[in-house]
Amino acid sequence: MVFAEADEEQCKPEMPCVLRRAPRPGSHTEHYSYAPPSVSSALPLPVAHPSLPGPCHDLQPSAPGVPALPPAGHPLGYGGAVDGGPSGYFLSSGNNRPNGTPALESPRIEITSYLGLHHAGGPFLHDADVEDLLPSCRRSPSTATLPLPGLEAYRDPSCLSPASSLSSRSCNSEASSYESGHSYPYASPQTSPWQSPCVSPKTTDPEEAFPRGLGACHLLGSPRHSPSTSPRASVTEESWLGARGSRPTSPCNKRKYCLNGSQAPCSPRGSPAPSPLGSRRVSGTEDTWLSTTTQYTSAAIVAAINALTTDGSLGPGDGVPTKARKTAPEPAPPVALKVEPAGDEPGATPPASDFPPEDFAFQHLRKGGFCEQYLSVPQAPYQWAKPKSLAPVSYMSPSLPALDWQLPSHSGPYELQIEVQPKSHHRAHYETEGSRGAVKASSGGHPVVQLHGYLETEPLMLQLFIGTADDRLLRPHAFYQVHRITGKTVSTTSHEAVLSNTKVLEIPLLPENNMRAIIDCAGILKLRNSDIELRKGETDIGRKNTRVRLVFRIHIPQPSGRMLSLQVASNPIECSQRSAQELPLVEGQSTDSYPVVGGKKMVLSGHNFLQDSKVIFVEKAPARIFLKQPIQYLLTCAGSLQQAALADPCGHLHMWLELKASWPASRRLRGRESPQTRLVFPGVSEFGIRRGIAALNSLVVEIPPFRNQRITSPVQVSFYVCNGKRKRSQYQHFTYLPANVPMIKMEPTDDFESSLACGPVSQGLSPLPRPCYSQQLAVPPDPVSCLVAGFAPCPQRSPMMPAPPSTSPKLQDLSSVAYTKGVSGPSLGHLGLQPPAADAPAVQPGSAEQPPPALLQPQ
DNA sequence: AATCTGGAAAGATAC
DNA sequence: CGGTATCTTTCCAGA
Repeated sequence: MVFAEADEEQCKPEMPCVLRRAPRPGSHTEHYSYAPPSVSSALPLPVAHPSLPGPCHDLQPSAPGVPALPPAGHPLGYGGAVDGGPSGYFLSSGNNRPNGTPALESPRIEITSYLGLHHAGGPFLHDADVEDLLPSCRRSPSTATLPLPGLEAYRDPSCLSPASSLSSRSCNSEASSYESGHSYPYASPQTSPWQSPCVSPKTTDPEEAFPRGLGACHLLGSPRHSPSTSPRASVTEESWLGARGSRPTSPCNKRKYCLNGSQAPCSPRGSPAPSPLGSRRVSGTEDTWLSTTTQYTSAAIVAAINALTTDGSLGPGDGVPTKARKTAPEPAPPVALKVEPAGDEPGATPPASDFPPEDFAFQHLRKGGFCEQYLSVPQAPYQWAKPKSLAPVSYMSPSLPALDWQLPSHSGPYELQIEVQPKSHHRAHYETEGSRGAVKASSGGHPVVQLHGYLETEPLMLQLFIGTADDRLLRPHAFYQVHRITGKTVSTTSHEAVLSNTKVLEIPLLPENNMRAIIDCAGILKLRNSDIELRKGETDIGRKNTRVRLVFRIHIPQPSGRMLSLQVASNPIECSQRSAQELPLVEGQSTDSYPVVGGKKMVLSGHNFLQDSKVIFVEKAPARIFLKQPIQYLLTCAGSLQQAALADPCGHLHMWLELKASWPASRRLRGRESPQTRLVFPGVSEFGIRRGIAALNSLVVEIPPFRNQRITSPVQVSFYVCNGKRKRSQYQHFTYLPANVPMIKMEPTDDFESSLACGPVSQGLSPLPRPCYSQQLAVPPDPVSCLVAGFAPCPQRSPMMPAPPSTSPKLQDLSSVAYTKGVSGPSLGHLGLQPPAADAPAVQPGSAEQPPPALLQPQ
């Protein structure tokens, strides 16, 4: 049996002193981080709460007994937002964003009882309230700190990254559940002016009059509307800091690493600081699947990862080295930071009235985290095209589900469906390039989306954003953004908005069109990895993270006043130039399960299959985790943050630890230099390698017999197509059935089973009747239960791992839950033995079908 | 002239 | 640490 080695990527002490190029003018950062130099210069200071290293907004704790405080004037909220109580809903969402822990005096390990972190309340607490609660929620009483004397260089306190290193989840991620529950401009210290009003909120958008069915969304997560269609289209962008060279000819524009964290002399902006993101996390790509999720073969581990990954909220200073958060090198352009009263947007207006325009802007900024996530860059006076005329939809709920929430594609009579899938390849364009056009369909046309079951006459707004396509839960892709395409060839009206850091294309769905839309207005923009990785809280890495999915959402007003949200994701789309040409891509498989005896021919459909393509079947190894080195040592190897599972001598998982430490700049090590410090995670073993017979866009392979012919329950395995050393497709799932089981097409009866069959790998397989990745969540039996209010905000969290990864250190005994239960069998999916994909398994069945009372409190 | 596209050079990063 | 393979990002040119 061949065990995959521990994820080198994760254990690799990655560039603690990475010099990341500061966002350049013209770069995407222009679109996301805007702060007039005057203000930005002060960015590094979360002065508002010196005592609170971590940003309050990142921690939305609300004591269990403390009623969440809906924003004043907050209209009936979305879901439990306005339920007022500390519903589990918010509890699970708001808290999961751990946040900063006090500044680290030195590298250390903090061990905190997970449970202890669980009390944090809902996201609706005013920051002040949060502060009051901080003592108990920010840091669990059970927190233990283990100083590491030997280490000298420490992260900037503000850079403490609670982000888990095991997931690519973007901590602050765009429209994360956390933020979503937090997207109200509360007057809080957090909103202090240090967050520059660099952004002109929605109001600057000429398209204000555009249908506001989604207006709420705009306000909520979106500090402002996105700039014009093309990032580079805006003249202002180029003009801010002077037009940048078309090419980063100078090293200044390239990422440079140094051993001591000293600033690259050439860096125009400066200061490199040890990267708090040093801990490299891998975004699920074909090469990383094993090294990430799969390695943690224990349900508990995965669950823990899920729990931890969604969090990662960071403080204002988190993620981006303080020094890196520098003022724009040049004077702020005379950009009119026009900020109009939020009230301009009826219904969608948060209690902004309490703030002067500037504050409102601040609020949005901070909510969106724009200024926080990049080096400050002056805000450009983006302007929207003239608003289209379309009756605004009736709902104005200010609280729509965050983009990283997993939602069902259908509920009750409604079903959001992708009638025509996009092509599996679409070369995304960089900001430095011109648009590469809209995503097309394989047939040559464009993707088509339709909402079935909607009989009202009110138009609805379809949201589209670029989501991830890895084996984890669907979430906005940090490195890709949807790009609005306009022009004569575009027939579909669209509008661009920004929810947190995620651009969202809003496309009206009209009853007269049968609630059907041709998506010919959506291109894909690639953001520079270096820029995104620099973003505060971002823990994903962009390298080889080039697959995305188009994610469509629709919010249907219900008679009850609540909003029913549905979501569907497309098949994965490979966005890189090279990959699109060379990497094998599996889009579908003729069989998804077969008896252990194997022997049957399975036809894979896809691209780039070669005559010598091999299909390799792998099985996840038993969940055993070992720490190969003492924690302290692990820390030194871990970089800024690591997580580790502790196992007893028998390999049984006992608890999860989230380890935080700064990586001594002077001790930067290469991953290879300290192999002994890696965690050893028996990962997967290959049990079947078959050479396929390539045909046109298809590959025929014989299903190898399973190593264990006596299984009594279905066993899910994975396989991938390999064209060479580093040319592998993403993992696909396959289920072996007990030999005596009659071979009947295993049609998942529910999402749970579906998850077993399709697995978390939401990558592209889908000749199956129902693509797993399209099913983001178990479908509730009735619309009511599907109301977002009824969903746990963080479906990633397994029922057994409800505790949000709040404040940094975490320690939760999982031995009694996930691990013991999640050994094998159908329950694995729920227990997280499977990679947490944007699929049912990660969703709490209970929350979907039998939501806790607290989750469905009427508004 | 502007927009798409495909190709590939140059540089960065991984192995 | 150095060489090579890959991957990313930018540039070029033709449709």
